Amino acid sequence: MPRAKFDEIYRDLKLRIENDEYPQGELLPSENELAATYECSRNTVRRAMAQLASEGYVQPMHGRGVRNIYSPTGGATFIIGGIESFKESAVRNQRNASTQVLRFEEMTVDARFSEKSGFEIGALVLHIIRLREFDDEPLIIDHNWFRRELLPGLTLELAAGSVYDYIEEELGMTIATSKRTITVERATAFDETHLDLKGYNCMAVVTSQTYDDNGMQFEFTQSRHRPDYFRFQDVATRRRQGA
Amino acid sequence: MPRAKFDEIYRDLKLRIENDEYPQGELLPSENELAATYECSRNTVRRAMAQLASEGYVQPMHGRGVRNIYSPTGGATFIIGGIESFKESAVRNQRNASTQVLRFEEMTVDARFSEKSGFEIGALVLHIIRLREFDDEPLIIDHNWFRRELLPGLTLELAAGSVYDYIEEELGMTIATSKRTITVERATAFDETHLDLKGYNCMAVVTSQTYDDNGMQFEFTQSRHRPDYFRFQDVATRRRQGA
DNA sequence: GCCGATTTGTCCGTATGTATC
DNA sequence: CGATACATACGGACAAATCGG
Repeated sequence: MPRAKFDEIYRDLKLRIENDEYPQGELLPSENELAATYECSRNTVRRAMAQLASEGYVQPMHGRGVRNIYSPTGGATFIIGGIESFKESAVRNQRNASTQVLRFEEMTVDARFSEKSGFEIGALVLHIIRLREFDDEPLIIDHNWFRRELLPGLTLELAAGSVYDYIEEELGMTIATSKRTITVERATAFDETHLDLKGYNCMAVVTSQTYDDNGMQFEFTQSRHRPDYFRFQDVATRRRQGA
Repeated sequence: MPRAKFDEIYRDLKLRIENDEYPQGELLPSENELAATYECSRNTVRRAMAQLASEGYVQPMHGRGVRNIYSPTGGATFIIGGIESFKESAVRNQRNASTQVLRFEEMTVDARFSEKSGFEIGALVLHIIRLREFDDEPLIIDHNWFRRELLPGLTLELAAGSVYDYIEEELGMTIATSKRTITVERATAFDETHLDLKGYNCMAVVTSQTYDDNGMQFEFTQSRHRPDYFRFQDVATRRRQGA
């Protein structure tokens, strides 16, 4: 799979910035210079730059240049970002991960659950509950509901591994977009029996609806995180308020 | 201020989608058609489309078309997103907002606070604590630390209003990017005296470092939200994992 | 303050690739 | 296969902001 040129440039610049090859707080080479060194058009450099800006690596300044505003976070906590599987998170956070399947059952969507999940009433879904451990410490309880018709061959054994691998590699399905909501909810008795909450009486909950590239919602998920290990990072850019 | 063409198109499409002028779950007119109706190049349409896609309004599908995947959220909770002031949030969430200044004092950055905030040691900062109420219910405690040198004329009276208005309109400073982190922390005695926590023993905390368009960090903020009213929304798109 | 050089921001037209139908 | 639609890339043009002389 030949990667897009702007993506190559984006990755290269990102690595260089992370490795301090550009001085922190200073300007990067101009877009024209970069276009010359990468042997591409300025548009292509700009596309890579937009990507970096959206991730908080650089800050373009009209008429002046593009400033490197990267600073390493250096936290020991579990960082989520993008759409990624538990396994991918574990690798990125350099942890040992393991999974324990607590429940695996089919159910039919009723009115109440339809409202919450976005699935239509009567749909057959697979409900899986999994306990996620990092370095032998249980940190997350994942509740997944998958449309059964889209994942007919999903078994308990597969659920213990990476469902995303199965979906993408076995089924060739493409995961496209996911709408996430972060809230804080009271811990349930179920949470407390499986996690050591360290005195907290609540959980950080990430709820998401995931769509495939046909625009079909195939998943609804609730990830319930032990609050002391939960951290979500984000870079926001301010846009002029409407007149 | 003449708005950019892609931004006009973005806003127009967004409104049309929100007002159900395009059927939900169906395809929008093709990029070429839209380019014709807006009398612009396809590139400009694509730029607007990328914006909409990043916000979860549409889903472009290679070779097929762009699907409208907008669905109204319709929650009664307080939704944060982007960089915006308390006042702007209140308007967007259609609430009556009021602010009470609990503390207003100058302080010098020591080693410990420097580590946490990103300010350098010895810098003079203004520490403001404000209680935010929506419809007469106290929901948020905001801790702001501003670089004193950048905001010399910030008074207690101004702090009771919108500091962002003062910064942008009075000083002409431009707020550019903000790095945010969402965590869950134990409620402090201070939290409990000012908020009714409804039995929760924790708070949803949004920590952010905000930079102006010179790349200078001028603000460090901790917004401590009553957990039952906190909600953060996000749209993630999955990118192919590196080979 | 003005002018010119530099740099980013916007927009266009075109060409080509790739996926879908 | 061809037509359609999105994806990538290029080169050029002009605008707007900044900076130095």
